[in-house]
Amino acid sequence: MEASEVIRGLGALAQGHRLAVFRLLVEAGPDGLAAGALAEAVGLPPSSMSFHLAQLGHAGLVTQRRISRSIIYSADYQAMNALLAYLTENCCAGSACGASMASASTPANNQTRSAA
Amino acid sequence: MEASEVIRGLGALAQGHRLAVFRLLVEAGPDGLAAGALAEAVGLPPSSMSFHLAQLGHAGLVTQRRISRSIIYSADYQAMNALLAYLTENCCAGSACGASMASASTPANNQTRSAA
DNA sequence: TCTATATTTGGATACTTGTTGAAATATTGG
DNA sequence: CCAATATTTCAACAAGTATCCAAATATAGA
Repeated sequence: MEASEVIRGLGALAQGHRLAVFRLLVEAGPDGLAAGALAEAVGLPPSSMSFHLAQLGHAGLVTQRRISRSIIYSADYQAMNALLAYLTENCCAGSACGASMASASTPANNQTRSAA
Repeated sequence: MEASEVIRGLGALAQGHRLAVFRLLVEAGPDGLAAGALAEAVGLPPSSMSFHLAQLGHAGLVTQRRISRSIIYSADYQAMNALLAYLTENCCAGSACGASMASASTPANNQTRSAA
Protein backbone atom coordinates (compact mmCIF):
# COMPACT_ATOMS: atom_id res chain seq x y z
CA MET A 1 0.00 0.00 0.00
CA GLU A 2 1.31 3.40 -0.93
CA ALA A 3 1.67 6.21 1.55
CA SER A 4 -0.60 8.51 -0.41
CA GLU A 5 -3.35 5.91 -0.28
CA VAL A 6 -2.87 5.51 3.43
CA ILE A 7 -3.15 9.26 3.87
CA ARG A 8 -6.35 9.39 1.86
CA GLY A 9 -7.76 6.54 3.92
CA LEU A 10 -6.83 8.09 7.24
CA GLY A 11 -8.12 11.45 6.11
CA ALA A 12 -11.39 9.91 5.06
CA LEU A 13 -11.95 8.43 8.51
CA ALA A 14 -10.65 11.47 10.37
CA GLN A 15 -14.00 13.19 10.40
CA GLY A 16 -16.90 12.62 12.76
CA HIS A 17 -19.64 12.13 10.23
CA ARG A 18 -17.55 9.93 8.00
CA LEU A 19 -16.32 7.77 10.85
CA ALA A 20 -19.93 7.36 11.96
CA VAL A 21 -21.00 6.46 8.44
CA PHE A 22 -18.22 3.96 8.04
CA ARG A 23 -19.11 2.32 11.33
CA LEU A 24 -22.73 2.07 10.24
CA LEU A 25 -21.62 0.45 7.01
CA VAL A 26 -19.41 -2.03 8.85
CA GLU A 27 -22.30 -2.86 11.10
CA ALA A 28 -24.64 -3.19 8.13
CA GLY A 29 -22.37 -5.74 6.49
CA PRO A 30 -22.32 -6.65 2.81
CA ASP A 31 -25.93 -5.54 2.31
CA GLY A 32 -24.84 -1.99 2.88
CA LEU A 33 -27.06 1.03 3.28
CA ALA A 34 -28.60 3.55 0.90
CA ALA A 35 -27.24 7.08 0.78
CA GLY A 36 -30.54 8.43 2.02
CA ALA A 37 -30.66 6.03 4.94
CA LEU A 38 -27.16 7.08 5.95
CA ALA A 39 -28.06 10.75 5.66
CA GLU A 40 -31.05 10.26 7.91
CA ALA A 41 -29.13 8.10 10.38
CA VAL A 42 -26.38 10.68 10.74
CA GLY A 43 -28.71 13.66 10.52
CA LEU A 44 -27.18 15.36 7.52
CA PRO A 45 -28.79 16.79 4.39
CA PRO A 46 -28.43 14.62 1.29
CA SER A 47 -25.91 16.89 -0.39
CA SER A 48 -23.62 16.82 2.63
CA MET A 49 -23.85 13.06 2.86
CA SER A 50 -23.06 12.80 -0.81
CA PHE A 51 -19.92 14.84 -0.23
CA HIS A 52 -18.75 12.56 2.57
CA LEU A 53 -19.58 9.39 0.70
CA ALA A 54 -17.54 10.69 -2.21
CA GLN A 55 -14.59 11.18 0.13
CA LEU A 56 -14.91 7.66 1.48
CA GLY A 57 -15.25 6.37 -2.05
CA HIS A 58 -12.24 8.30 -3.26
CA ALA A 59 -10.27 6.73 -0.43
CA GLY A 60 -11.46 3.33 -1.57
CA LEU A 61 -13.10 2.55 1.75
CA VAL A 62 -16.60 2.09 0.38
CA THR A 63 -18.13 0.68 -2.75
CA GLN A 64 -21.42 1.67 -4.29
CA ARG A 65 -24.01 -0.09 -6.40
CA ARG A 66 -27.32 1.04 -7.70
CA ILE A 67 -30.54 -0.70 -6.80
CA SER A 68 -33.49 0.92 -8.44
CA ARG A 69 -33.50 4.55 -7.42
CA SER A 70 -31.22 4.04 -4.44
CA ILE A 71 -27.48 3.91 -4.35
CA ILE A 72 -26.29 1.40 -1.84
CA TYR A 73 -22.96 1.90 -0.11
CA SER A 74 -20.97 -0.85 1.53
CA ALA A 75 -17.75 -0.86 3.52
CA ASP A 76 -14.78 -2.26 1.65
CA TYR A 77 -13.26 -4.54 4.24
CA GLN A 78 -10.23 -5.33 2.16
CA ALA A 79 -9.32 -1.67 1.95
CA MET A 80 -9.80 -1.27 5.67
CA ASN A 81 -7.65 -4.31 6.32
CA ALA A 82 -4.94 -2.96 4.06
CA LEU A 83 -5.00 0.30 5.96
CA LEU A 84 -4.80 -1.46 9.29
CA ALA A 85 -2.01 -3.66 8.01
CA TYR A 86 0.00 -0.66 6.90
CA LEU A 87 -0.39 1.03 10.25
CA THR A 88 0.49 -2.11 12.14
CA GLU A 89 3.57 -2.78 10.05
CA ASN A 90 4.84 0.75 9.70
CA CYS A 91 3.65 2.78 12.61
CA CYS A 92 3.73 0.27 15.36
CA ALA A 93 6.57 -1.15 17.37
CA GLY A 94 5.22 -1.16 20.90
CA SER A 95 4.50 -3.89 23.37
CA ALA A 96 0.87 -4.67 22.58
CA CYS A 97 1.49 -4.37 18.88
CA GLY A 98 1.61 -7.99 17.78
CA ALA A 99 5.26 -8.27 18.83
CA SER A 100 6.53 -7.01 15.48
CA MET A 101 9.20 -5.00 17.24
CA ALA A 102 11.97 -3.13 15.50
CA SER A 103 14.36 -5.98 16.22
CA ALA A 104 13.12 -8.27 13.48
CA SER A 105 13.10 -6.25 10.28
CA THR A 106 12.86 -2.58 11.27
CA PRO A 107 9.22 -2.31 10.24
CA ALA A 108 9.21 1.40 9.62
CA ASN A 109 12.34 1.18 7.56
CA ASN A 110 12.20 -1.91 5.44
CA GLN A 111 10.10 -0.30 2.76
CA THR A 112 10.95 3.34 2.58
CA ARG A 113 9.92 3.26 -1.05
CA SER A 114 9.63 -0.35 -2.02
CA ALA A 115 6.14 -1.09 -0.71
CA ALA A 116 3.48 -1.31 -3.40
CA MET B 1 -11.26 5.34 23.46
CA GLU B 2 -13.58 8.12 22.49
CA ALA B 3 -14.50 8.91 18.92
CA SER B 4 -13.16 12.45 19.11
CA GLU B 5 -9.77 11.14 20.19
CA VAL B 6 -9.78 8.67 17.35
CA ILE B 7 -10.57 11.44 14.92
CA ARG B 8 -7.72 13.58 16.22
CA GLY B 9 -5.36 10.64 15.96
CA LEU B 10 -6.39 9.76 12.44
CA GLY B 11 -6.23 13.39 11.42
CA ALA B 12 -2.77 13.70 12.84
CA LEU B 13 -1.51 10.80 10.73
CA ALA B 14 -3.45 11.81 7.63
CA GLN B 15 -0.74 14.10 6.37
CA GLY B 16 2.37 13.18 4.47
CA HIS B 17 4.93 14.95 6.59
CA ARG B 18 3.37 13.85 9.84
CA LEU B 19 3.04 10.25 8.76
CA ALA B 20 6.70 10.32 7.74
CA VAL B 21 7.68 11.84 11.07
CA PHE B 22 5.71 9.30 13.02
CA ARG B 23 7.30 6.45 11.10
CA LEU B 24 10.73 7.89 11.81
CA LEU B 25 9.86 8.04 15.49
CA VAL B 26 8.60 4.48 15.51
CA GLU B 27 11.80 3.41 13.84
CA ALA B 28 13.86 5.43 16.31
CA GLY B 29 12.28 3.66 19.23
CA PRO B 30 12.19 4.94 22.81
CA ASP B 31 15.27 7.10 22.30
CA GLY B 32 13.27 9.29 19.97
CA LEU B 33 14.59 12.07 17.79
CA ALA B 34 15.14 15.78 18.26
CA ALA B 35 12.84 18.25 16.54
CA GLY B 36 15.72 19.56 14.47
CA ALA B 37 16.74 16.10 13.34
CA LEU B 38 13.20 15.41 12.25
CA ALA B 39 12.99 18.71 10.40
CA GLU B 40 16.15 17.92 8.52
CA ALA B 41 15.14 14.33 7.81
CA VAL B 42 11.82 15.40 6.35
CA GLY B 43 13.18 18.53 4.70
CA LEU B 44 11.01 21.08 6.42
CA PRO B 45 11.92 24.36 8.10
CA PRO B 46 11.92 24.23 11.90
CA SER B 47 8.74 26.24 12.29
CA SER B 48 6.79 23.94 10.00
CA MET B 49 8.08 20.90 11.84
CA SER B 50 7.09 22.48 15.11
CA PHE B 51 3.58 22.89 13.79
CA HIS B 52 3.32 19.24 12.80
CA LEU B 53 4.85 18.00 16.03
CA ALA B 54 2.29 20.03 17.92
CA GLN B 55 -0.47 18.31 15.96
CA LEU B 56 0.93 14.89 16.74
CA GLY B 57 1.32 15.90 20.36
CA HIS B 58 -2.20 17.23 20.56
CA ALA B 59 -3.40 13.89 19.25
CA GLY B 60 -1.39 12.16 21.96
CA LEU B 61 0.67 10.19 19.47
CA VAL B 62 4.02 11.57 20.55
CA THR B 63 5.64 12.61 23.80
CA GLN B 64 8.37 15.15 24.26
CA ARG B 65 11.17 15.65 26.72
CA ARG B 66 13.91 18.17 26.88
CA ILE B 67 17.56 17.20 26.81
CA SER B 68 19.82 20.17 27.00
CA ARG B 69 18.90 22.48 24.13
CA SER B 70 17.07 19.83 22.16
CA ILE B 71 13.53 18.64 22.52
CA ILE B 72 13.30 14.95 21.90
CA TYR B 73 10.13 13.48 20.50
CA SER B 74 9.14 9.85 20.82
CA ALA B 75 6.24 7.85 19.46
CA ASP B 76 3.65 6.92 22.04
CA TYR B 77 3.07 3.29 21.28
CA GLN B 78 0.21 2.94 23.70
CA ALA B 79 -1.71 5.68 21.95
CA MET B 80 -1.05 4.08 18.58
CA ASN B 81 -2.17 0.73 19.90
CA ALA B 82 -5.35 2.24 21.28
CA LEU B 83 -6.05 3.80 17.90
CA LEU B 84 -5.45 0.53 16.11
CA ALA B 85 -7.59 -1.30 18.64
CA TYR B 86 -10.47 1.09 18.09
CA LEU B 87 -10.30 0.70 14.35
CA THR B 88 -10.07 -3.05 14.59
CA GLU B 89 -12.99 -3.32 16.95
CA ASN B 90 -15.24 -0.72 15.41
CA CYS B 91 -14.44 -0.37 11.78
CA CYS B 92 -13.58 -3.87 10.86
CA ALA B 93 -15.72 -6.90 10.22
CA GLY B 94 -14.14 -8.43 7.17
CA SER B 95 -12.46 -11.75 6.55
CA ALA B 96 -8.85 -10.90 7.31
CA CYS B 97 -9.86 -8.81 10.30
CA GLY B 98 -9.15 -11.12 13.21
CA ALA B 99 -12.49 -12.89 12.75
CA SER B 100 -14.39 -10.40 14.90
CA MET B 101 -17.30 -10.55 12.47
CA ALA B 102 -20.62 -8.84 12.99
CA SER B 103 -22.21 -12.12 14.01
CA ALA B 104 -20.76 -12.24 17.50
CA SER B 105 -21.44 -8.91 19.16
CA THR B 106 -21.98 -6.33 16.41
CA PRO B 107 -18.56 -4.75 16.87
CA ALA B 108 -19.49 -1.38 15.47
CA ASN B 109 -22.43 -1.14 17.78
CA ASN B 110 -21.58 -2.67 21.13
CA GLN B 111 -19.67 0.29 22.55
CA THR B 112 -21.04 3.51 21.26
CA ARG B 113 -19.53 5.21 24.27
CA SER B 114 -18.45 2.59 26.73
CA ALA B 115 -14.95 1.88 25.44
CA ALA B 116 -12.19 3.60 27.40
C1' DT C 1 26.89 38.09 30.73
C1' DC C 2 27.25 37.53 25.92
C1' DT C 3 26.86 34.60 22.07
C1' DA C 4 25.62 30.56 19.71
C1' DT C 5 22.35 26.76 19.31
C1' DA C 6 17.61 24.58 19.35
C1' DT C 7 12.85 25.17 19.22
C1' DT C 8 8.53 27.52 19.47
C1' DT C 9 5.30 31.36 18.62
C1' DG C 10 3.23 35.02 15.79
C1' DG C 11 1.52 36.75 11.60
C1' DA C 12 0.54 36.42 6.78
C1' DT C 13 -1.12 33.82 3.01
C1' DA C 14 -2.69 30.06 -0.16
C1' DC C 15 -5.15 25.94 0.00
C1' DT C 16 -8.36 22.51 1.51
C1' DT C 17 -12.57 21.03 4.00
C1' DG C 18 -17.28 21.00 5.59
C1' DT C 19 -21.60 23.00 5.04
C1' DT C 20 -25.92 24.09 2.75
C1' DG C 21 -29.87 25.19 -0.66
C1' DA C 22 -30.97 25.06 -5.29
C1' DA C 23 -30.67 22.90 -9.59
C1' DA C 24 -29.43 18.89 -12.45
C1' DT C 25 -29.46 13.82 -13.23
C1' DA C 26 -31.25 9.05 -12.98
C1' DT C 27 -34.88 5.73 -12.18
C1' DT C 28 -39.56 4.09 -11.51
C1' DG C 29 -44.68 3.80 -11.82
C1' DG C 30 -48.90 5.37 -13.82
C1' DC D 1 -44.55 11.23 -21.28
C1' DC D 2 -45.20 13.11 -16.66
C1' DA D 3 -44.81 13.24 -11.81
C1' DA D 4 -42.52 11.40 -7.84
C1' DT D 5 -38.39 9.64 -5.58
C1' DA D 6 -33.30 9.21 -4.69
C1' DT D 7 -28.77 11.17 -5.33
C1' DT D 8 -25.43 14.02 -7.10
C1' DT D 9 -23.44 18.34 -8.80
C1' DC D 10 -22.99 23.34 -8.48
C1' DA D 11 -21.97 27.63 -6.29
C1' DA D 12 -21.03 30.11 -2.29
C1' DC D 13 -19.22 30.67 2.07
C1' DA D 14 -17.08 29.88 6.88
C1' DA D 15 -13.59 27.50 9.06
C1' DG D 16 -9.52 24.89 9.41
C1' DT D 17 -4.84 23.46 7.61
C1' DA D 18 -0.11 23.87 5.75
C1' DT D 19 3.36 26.83 4.73
C1' DC D 20 7.09 30.12 5.61
C1' DC D 21 9.87 34.07 7.55
C1' DA D 22 10.85 36.78 11.32
C1' DA D 23 10.90 37.35 16.11
C1' DA D 24 10.67 35.44 20.80
C1' DT D 25 12.09 31.95 24.19
C1' DA D 26 15.15 28.50 26.47
C1' DT D 27 19.58 26.35 27.25
C1' DA D 28 24.52 25.88 27.30
C1' DG D 29 29.42 27.27 26.98
C1' DA D 30 33.17 30.68 27.10
